[in-house]
Amino acid sequence: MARKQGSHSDITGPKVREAALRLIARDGFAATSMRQIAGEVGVQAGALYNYVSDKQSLLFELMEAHMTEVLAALEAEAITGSPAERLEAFTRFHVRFHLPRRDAIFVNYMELRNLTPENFARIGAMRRTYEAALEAILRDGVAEGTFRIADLRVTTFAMIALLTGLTNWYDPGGRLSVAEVEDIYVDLMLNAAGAVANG
Amino acid sequence: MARKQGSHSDITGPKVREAALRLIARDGFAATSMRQIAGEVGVQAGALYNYVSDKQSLLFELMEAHMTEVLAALEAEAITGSPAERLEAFTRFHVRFHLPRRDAIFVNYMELRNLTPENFARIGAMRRTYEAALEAILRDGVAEGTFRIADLRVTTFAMIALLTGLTNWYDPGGRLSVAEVEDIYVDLMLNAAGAVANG
DNA sequence: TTTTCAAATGAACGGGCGTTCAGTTAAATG
DNA sequence: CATTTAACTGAACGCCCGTTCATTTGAAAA
Repeated sequence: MARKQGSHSDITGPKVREAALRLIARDGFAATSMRQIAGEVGVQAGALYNYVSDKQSLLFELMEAHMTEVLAALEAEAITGSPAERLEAFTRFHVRFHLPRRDAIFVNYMELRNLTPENFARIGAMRRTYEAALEAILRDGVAEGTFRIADLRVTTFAMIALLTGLTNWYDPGGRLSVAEVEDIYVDLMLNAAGAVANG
Repeated sequence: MARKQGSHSDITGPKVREAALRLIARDGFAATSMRQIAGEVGVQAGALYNYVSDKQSLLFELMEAHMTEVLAALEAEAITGSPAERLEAFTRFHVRFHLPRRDAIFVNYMELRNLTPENFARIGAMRRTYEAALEAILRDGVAEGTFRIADLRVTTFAMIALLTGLTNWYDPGGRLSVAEVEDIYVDLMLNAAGAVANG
């Protein structure tokens, strides 16, 4: 049977991507089958290919969509001010943006190795853009004398790891609100940057 | 054919585990087949079952062996002194121990979700022991007034993420020696702990 | 009412999976 | 030299995989 009630293509398409993101985040890309995704949507596996060209493209599109969203949101934030203010704003943005997107973060961090080399390069470039935004803030702070940093490049990587680790432990129903986590991470980031006279 | 030259069981066994660790680190547990591991060792798939009861146990044993080694090495370090000295020693230990074990770190970090619930719980308990060692140092530093930390629990998690992220970017043949990375990370960790009067 | 066609079915394709096991090989043993 | 046996082979088991496609369905268009 088909078209049980009204046209479905603009409903099923997004549902496929939502189900795929959830299942891949939970079980991993290699362990998630097209039949499982289809089952979650309430459809046979063959029907997925009306919305997706193949499994690899599905993964890439999920990751690319997330990165595009992050970069657009970061740009829209239009972060300005002193390096310390910018580091605070960047940290708050990161926490606020990522906390409600645990599945997407998880997939983007864990499934890089399941991308083809070409797709890997494209996602990698987008990630580097995000890291460069943080690195620029740190560089300005060092130049200005506000930050004391042993190695700019390593500190950038370490801070990204610190920020991203957030989604590994945060429990939405737990002890801390998003605002509290924001405050704690701002403190951590300013400290890690060796910010002078914060307290 | 079998037993081409001398007894093999004490050679093939470790080779199976080495190959499994390398392949799982590179491609992921779900994407690594027993036939691939066997091929790497130079043996048919069936022969693996002389050394491993099943694929899940193989993963668990790899992860457990790593955690046992880490915890034993940490204990052997017998870290003492002031909180700041202990944090430095812990950081140096972590960097020195983990840098030459990228595959094991990767597997322990990425493949948790492929463990059965019981195995997951056992590895989780070992990880918590390691985190508790760091948390104790931070707690003592806060009590003593040496560290300024917004939230003990969150800071511990963030620091573990910061430390673990190390293996994502470090290139053994790259710009920095292990000793240099140690120094940079000590600086980062003391800063992140809000250590008073370091620099 | 009849026609159209987007959307989905369900069977089939070749292939790889983890695991088992009867049989083979050759080093070690007596 | 004859025997034993640890180590391994190679075929087979049932099962699930990603993907394709002729066919069916039923809401919308004519």
